[in-house]
Amino acid sequence: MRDFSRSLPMSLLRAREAVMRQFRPSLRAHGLTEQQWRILRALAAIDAVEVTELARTAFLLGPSLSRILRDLDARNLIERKTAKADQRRSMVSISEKGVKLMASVAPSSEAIYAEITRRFGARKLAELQEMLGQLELCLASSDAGDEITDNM
Amino acid sequence: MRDFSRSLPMSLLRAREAVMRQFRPSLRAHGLTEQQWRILRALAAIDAVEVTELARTAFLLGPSLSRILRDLDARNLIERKTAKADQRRSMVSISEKGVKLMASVAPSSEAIYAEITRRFGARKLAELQEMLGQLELCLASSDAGDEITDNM
DNA sequence: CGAAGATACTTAACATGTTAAGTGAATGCG
DNA sequence: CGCATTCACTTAACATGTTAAGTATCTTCG
Repeated sequence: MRDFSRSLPMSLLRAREAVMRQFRPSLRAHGLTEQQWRILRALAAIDAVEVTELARTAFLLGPSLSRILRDLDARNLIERKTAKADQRRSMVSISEKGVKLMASVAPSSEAIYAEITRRFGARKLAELQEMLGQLELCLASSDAGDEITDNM
Repeated sequence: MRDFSRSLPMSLLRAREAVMRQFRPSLRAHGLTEQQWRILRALAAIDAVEVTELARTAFLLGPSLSRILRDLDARNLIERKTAKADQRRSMVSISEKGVKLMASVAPSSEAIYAEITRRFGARKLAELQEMLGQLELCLASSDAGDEITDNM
């Protein structure tokens, strides 16, 4: 069997960890985890979203998101209110305090990203992301175990 | 600020999740998590290793590994014994039962990997892994925040 | 209308990620 | 030798990943 340290899952895991290791100290200094930061960034780009849509955007599972939103709400970094039309839906938005926190983190975050880009090369980075996107696409909505059946 | 869904960390996260989604059902059917499988695979390749070395190989943090080894030991999938020369060190090896479990999981695991390779293309896969390795290397042992100082 | 089903989210339970602190054993050095 | 330091690992505490079950609301259709 293949040397598993050279397998695709391990390559992806190590690469991502190498990248995140750069960001974590800065986020931690601001009292944020990687996932909390993802949520704030997703919220900053829009006015308000439903929880399900936010989960899709921030790439978090529902249960994780529920817990994190509870925490962010308790810290007054976000605001929530149930939708008028559908009482099941909860609309989430970033608060004033959340915006300020983002503003304080963004500079170092941007700097770190720029440094990574500089080291790896902007062109290569674009190529890498293109390939990652293709990989994701070619595995989308189908298990490699059972074939795609587009006629059922 | 950059659309964070197109950032490198998110690209890597989504790509890895797309890949792991293929494997998880099979592993789960055999009562193994991704991390437990990594450990068994790492152990299968060698005779016995220290915990610290195993953590490096399986790319797990010490505390996670401690817990998982406790569990795998309770399930008799591995064996442990303290080193003679140094009582601090614990030597870990895969058990007979562990080897059998691996043998029962390996076929479907191999098949899934082969299918991923077929879909994405063997050449592209090699290129992708090459780039991931370079990325990892160019970020190794240094924070993108503070420059490398190789003269201290 | 009203019961069955679907939907949006939350809770629960267990496994791992992550950092800090703890424990016991080896090492270095005066 | 003896004691401070280092080392290998474990435990603790909290946050998230993952699957299953639960809750409230909405929709559908007889």
